[in-house]
This record gives sequence, structure tokens and C-alpha cells, in this order.
Amino acid sequence: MSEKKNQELRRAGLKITAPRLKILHILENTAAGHMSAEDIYKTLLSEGDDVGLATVYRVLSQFETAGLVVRHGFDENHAVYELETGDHHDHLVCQDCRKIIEFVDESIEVRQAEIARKHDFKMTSHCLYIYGICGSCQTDLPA
Amino acid sequence: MSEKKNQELRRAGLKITAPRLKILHILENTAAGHMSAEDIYKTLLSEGDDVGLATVYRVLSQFETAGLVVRHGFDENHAVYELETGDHHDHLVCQDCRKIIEFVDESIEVRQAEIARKHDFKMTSHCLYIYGICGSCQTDLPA
DNA sequence: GTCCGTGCAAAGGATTTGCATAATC
DNA sequence: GATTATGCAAATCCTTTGCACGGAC
Repeated sequence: MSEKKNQELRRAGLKITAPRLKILHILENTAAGHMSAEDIYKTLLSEGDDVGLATVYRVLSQFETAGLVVRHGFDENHAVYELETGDHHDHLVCQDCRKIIEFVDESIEVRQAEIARKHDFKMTSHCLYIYGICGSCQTDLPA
Repeated sequence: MSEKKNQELRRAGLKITAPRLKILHILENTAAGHMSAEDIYKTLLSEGDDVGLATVYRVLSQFETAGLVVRHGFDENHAVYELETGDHHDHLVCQDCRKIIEFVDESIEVRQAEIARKHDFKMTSHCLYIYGICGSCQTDLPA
């Protein structure tokens, strides 16, 4: 059943272990889409799994190196991770509820490449974060 | 002579003190344009000034609150600051020499506003980092 | 003189690392 | 059975905070 996950790990050159499978599973099933190491650790604990926080960090780091997950620094104080799905996208971040919405805008992508070229930069990656207040939080705000 | 700096501090509601004037001076005269607290601390020490690192952090934090400087998180591990000049701009970051180039692209700005609106977000700020290798570092790279 | 600012050292939070044990292949 | 993973605790890095003293107004 989780044969797919086993393959993903093997492909990444990592042994199949319980912590790795569980973390992969959590990342695949999170509603939030983006989780911090601490979030994942708490989820594991709440599911009765005995995994150390250090292991969570180690596994996430290995996953990142293997290209299974992408790490983001929306928040200065802690990193969040999401599964690498192959499609690049940028993020809208609600500063109130921390909700994250992904989007892709081709014209921005094109302009970025032009800007890098104009400045003689060989672009390796880029990230665009738009911070704001999402619709539901605007509604919830005190009048 | 540094009467201009005195005014900036007063306007920010901060008393005129040696550490504040010195840090303002360093930020105004840095070639790099963007410095970390540690960078500023080391610069102070190298100039023979006896200022504590904690003070550097405190002053930068006050300056940020006062709108005198802007803080950036290019690097996950430490914040960098630059003087607030009033004009918004985004950044190209060389991953090799850490050089930072500022740029503004009106069409990207416009698209961002549209995207926020489309998702019913009230945009408060945004940041776009393009990471890559700058021209001179490309040349310096081993063949 | 009062209040704010500073230096130092200690505290804090996120992340990493050392080491002995335990699991995978 | 050899090698890689894990858990725990200690260590690190950047940044913040508590406190007593010194300086700005």
C-alpha cells in the first residue's frame, strides 16, 4: 500500500524506516500544506508515534537534499516544509491566520528571468512572498 | 555636520546617543548596502568603538520600528538591514559572494497587486528574492 | 534629577551534533 | 553482520532580556 512511499525513499537513496515513512505520510496528508519541524513532531506525538525532534529535523534535511520536499522561510523564526510536486509556485501568506495560498504567474516568471539576465546573473532559484490579510481574516477583524 | 542624523533620531523619538549615531553612520557608508548585526558590530570594533552586540541588536530593532531601516531575511540564518530610502525595491542575491543588487520592476509590482486582489488578500508587503550567481562569480568559477 | 540607554552576562528558541543503541539490508 | 538511523542530551547559532550603571535632556 505505501509501496509508493518506499520507492520514493529508495530513489532518494534512503533506507525505509518508520520515521521517514511517517513524516512523508504526514506531509502528504496535511491540510495546511506547509509544516514546520515542530508541527510535524507534534503531529507524530499526537498519533502516538515515538519519534525524536532531532530525527524530524534530520529527516526533513535529508528529504530536502533529495528533492522530496522544499523548505521555505516565510517566517523569520522557523522554516516550513512542503512536498516537492515538481511545479514551481509562489506564495501568499496571511499574517493573521498564517494560511498559505500558492499561485503561479507566468508573466512574473518571465520578468524575473529577464531581470536576472539583464544583471548578468545566472538565476538558480527565486521566491516571491506576498504578505497580507486573507479574506476571512479581514471579515473576522474587529470593526 | 551630523546634524542631519540628529534630526533623524529625534524624528524617531530616540535620544541622540553615540551608539545610535555610529550605527546610522555605518549603514549610510557601507559599500555592501546590507549588513547584519554582526557585521555592524565588527565594524564598530574595528573602528575602536566600544559598543555591545546587544546594543547593536536593540538599536537596529528600534530603527526598524521607527522606519529608519528595513530588515531582510535573504539568508535563513541571519537578518540583514539596509537604510530605508523610501523607494521599494526587490533583490538579486549572489549565492557565491553574497553581493546584493536592488531592482524595481513595475510590471511585477502590478501583477502582485492583481494576484493579491484576485485571492481576496489585503496586501501589506511583499518580497521577491532572485538567487543566482553574479557575473564576476561566474567568471571566477573553476572551469 | 529623572528617565532612557548601554554593557555585560545570562536566557531563549530553533536547529544541529555526539554518542551509544537499535534497526535496515 | 556491517552500515546507517534513531533518540536523547548537550552544544551551537542568532537574538533577546534582566539588571545595575552611566549618560541625555
